[in-house]
Amino acid sequence: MTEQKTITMMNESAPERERYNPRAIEERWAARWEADPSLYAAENAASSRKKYYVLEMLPYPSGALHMGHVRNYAIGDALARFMWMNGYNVLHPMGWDAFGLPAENAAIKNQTPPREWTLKNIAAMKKQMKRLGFSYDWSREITTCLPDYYRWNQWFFLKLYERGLAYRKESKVNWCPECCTVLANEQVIGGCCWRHEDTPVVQKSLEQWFLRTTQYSDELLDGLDKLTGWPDKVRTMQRNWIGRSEGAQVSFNVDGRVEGFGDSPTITVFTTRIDTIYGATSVQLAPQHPMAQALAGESSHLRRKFEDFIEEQKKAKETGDIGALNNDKRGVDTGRCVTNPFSGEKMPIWIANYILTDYGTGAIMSVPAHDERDYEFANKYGLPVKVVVLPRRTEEPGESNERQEDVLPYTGEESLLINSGEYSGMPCAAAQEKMAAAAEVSGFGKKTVIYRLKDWGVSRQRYWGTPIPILYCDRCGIVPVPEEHLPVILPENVEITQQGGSPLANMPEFLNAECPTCRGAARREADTMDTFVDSSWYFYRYTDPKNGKAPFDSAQADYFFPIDQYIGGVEHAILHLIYSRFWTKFMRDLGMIENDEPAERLFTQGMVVRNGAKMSKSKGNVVSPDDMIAQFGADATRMYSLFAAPPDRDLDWQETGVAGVARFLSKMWRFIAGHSVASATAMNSESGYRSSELGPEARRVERKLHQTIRRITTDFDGRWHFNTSIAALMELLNECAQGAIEAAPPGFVADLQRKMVLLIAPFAPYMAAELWELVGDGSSVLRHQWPKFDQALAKEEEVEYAIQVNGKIKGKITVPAGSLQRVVEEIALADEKTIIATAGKTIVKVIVIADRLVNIVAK
RNA sequence: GCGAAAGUGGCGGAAUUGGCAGACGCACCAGACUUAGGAUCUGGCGGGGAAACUCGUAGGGGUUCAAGUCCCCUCUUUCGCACCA
Repeated sequence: MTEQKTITMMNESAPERERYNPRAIEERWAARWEADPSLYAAENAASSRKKYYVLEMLPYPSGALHMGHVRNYAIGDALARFMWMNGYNVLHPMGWDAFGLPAENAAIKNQTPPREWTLKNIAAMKKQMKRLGFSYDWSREITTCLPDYYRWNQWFFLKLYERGLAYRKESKVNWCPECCTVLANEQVIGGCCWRHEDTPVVQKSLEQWFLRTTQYSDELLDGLDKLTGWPDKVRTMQRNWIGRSEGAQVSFNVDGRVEGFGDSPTITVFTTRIDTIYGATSVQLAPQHPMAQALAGESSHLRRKFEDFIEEQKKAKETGDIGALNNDKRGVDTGRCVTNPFSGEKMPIWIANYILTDYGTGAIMSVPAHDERDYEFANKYGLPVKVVVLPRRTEEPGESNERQEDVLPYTGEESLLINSGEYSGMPCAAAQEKMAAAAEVSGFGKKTVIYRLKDWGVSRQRYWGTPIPILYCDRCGIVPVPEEHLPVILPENVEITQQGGSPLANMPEFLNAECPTCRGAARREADTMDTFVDSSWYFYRYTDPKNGKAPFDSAQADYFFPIDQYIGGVEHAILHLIYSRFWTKFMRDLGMIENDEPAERLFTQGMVVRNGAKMSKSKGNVVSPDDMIAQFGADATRMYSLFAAPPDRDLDWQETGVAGVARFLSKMWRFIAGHSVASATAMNSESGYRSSELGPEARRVERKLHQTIRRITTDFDGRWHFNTSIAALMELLNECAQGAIEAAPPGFVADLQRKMVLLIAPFAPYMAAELWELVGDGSSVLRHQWPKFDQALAKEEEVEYAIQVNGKIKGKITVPAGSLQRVVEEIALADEKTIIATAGKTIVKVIVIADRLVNIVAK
């Protein structure tokens, strides 16, 4: 009903022109942009212009955009438009991270094939994006679930395999016996399957494919130092994830025989504090350490404890409640001993629940005097505490008469060794070097570096993913699919019956193949790739998306890379951003690209929340972008997402706030479209005018204009606080609104209006396009030069100084800009308020801060 | 537990290098116009006080002519890590 009304109004008399009708404007321009996609198309590497690559993380096609997407894309789009207006050849693409589990779940639920479901969602979301007016180069769109994309995943996999960076290894997975399938970690709830809440998940060993990310551990770590355009938070998270740790390995000989390990086998531990080895009073094994299993087999008492520990660890891991183990360190003495290779002392072997199986060697030497955990453990079980590092007294030597026990455990390294044989008296750091060297000479240890980063398991026992291009032949073993046979097509005529499971394993027509080497019968790999493979290199494909001979042409990638600005959520700080760095380094080593890192700068935007909570269906606080567009228009919706908070902070969505921005846009509309003087003169009047012929009111507007240009330009160049950019635009409009330009020369008004339109273009592209047709020069607003500010015109003519007496505001004075400090001081001292405030006191000092204040210190 | 970020009106937030706290917007209040409307315009809007003035940026202390901003302690919130040997 209201639609009818507003639309007819648009075509009515001139005054109706003053009414801002976002829907009509936006739909009209969306259709025009659709018809002419060249507007947002980047030129390729042959371009003579300087490139700028701005990228927002590609979405999973869930079916509908949420406000988090809108905010992410509004930030990127504002930047892209700004860079366009600054003359850059901007690459601003969009695509779809289209493989993944939800498509399989939807297939089960709705009986829709995953491909159909996914493509339908893509179409819906693409429509939303277009409606929002984002400046994407759709000619470069990529969809990862289509063969012309995923064939290159397969191609890369073959390259990785050739270079020994893809390998097969047995590994544990979560398996639901009811579903007969592997579960992702997120699908394990309380140790049970998410679909079968009473069925405990079992750990199953499967042969899986791994990518050797650890090959690049050091480079991935060191590269972080150079990524100064990335948030410190992300860099720290990645550093912790890679977790480089320098120390030493030491082997201890076990006294006697161990079943399955022979006589006097060795237990190897990893330690970062080999200097404290004289203080070791036991060796501790993880419950799943191979020797622990053998030792536990020796008594039923041990066996029982041991199984408890394994059970606990597993449970803690599954429920994610690792903290529970923290408070309850427990262990059991195996009754067996090792010999300390340095001191020759005998030390008991314990099995303890808190020793990690998959870190280091799964075994440690326990030094209670110099390690928090070992100290706690030793106290609980009455193990000896042997001090071998002189605890450093924090107080002056004279005052410190506290006993050594009071400062234990002492974990510092800036001290000297004691009770350590020939190493006594040595500083810790020096001893670490000497002892590791001595261990190496004697053959029972060496200096080692270990990492927490593990190789990347990429096998998924799922359907909706890239088939791994490998064949298994009884005669030839593992045979990679020859490059010319790619792509290995993911069959589409499948029925997904098992819940979540891959039907590929049950499809003879897919599985059975000919061995390319011996022509005999071979079986295809039925697993598909982790979807993080798709997103590890997708941004390179944008530079050459239609290439049928290679993932991309190097010349295109070298021109556009690195990405100048990557924008996305912080939830991808680790996995996606490490995998894609790994992939970049691998491609560089293949000679495909020149850059070492994918992105020069990374920006992580805050979440969109409502009523203090993240928007989610379960909380019922979701706001749909479509509703916002229908009510307020795309421009207002986008602009509000930039105005309500700085982009790096969380944003609290308030509909009244969107209405406020819509109100501003409406005023802007009236000021420009409704101002007949300007629109009539715009076409035939040059923007030329003289600043000197302006009256004081127009002069004030002109000054504000230049201040606004300066504000927005510096916000883009620097800290991206678009909230203040938009606030500045509002101030500018407020300055204009009060009849200030009624009597101004038309040339000035035309110039003012044009610049205002240019200034809103990055934030409200629809309105800018529409108004530019009224007041512009016939060009595209997107390609028009961003306005420049003039420092001289931006400068205030008069400056207000606050007068403080002893730091308290007492009055104000106004002086011409640029007045000498001496003059300002004189005026301030002569001011009536100053005289009253300083009466009876002596003026000790006067401080003048240019253009700000005068502080008079009086006693 | 460790680490990081943050804490400013009724609300979202400004204050870029220590220099007038509260820009801009929302909500609210009053008024104007009125085809009585969730439109538009004008004005007000941190607390106390009639006013002069005074208090005020989580709390406490400090440095400084001057502190939201720097330093120390405490509290709260969010995020990350969580036995990494």
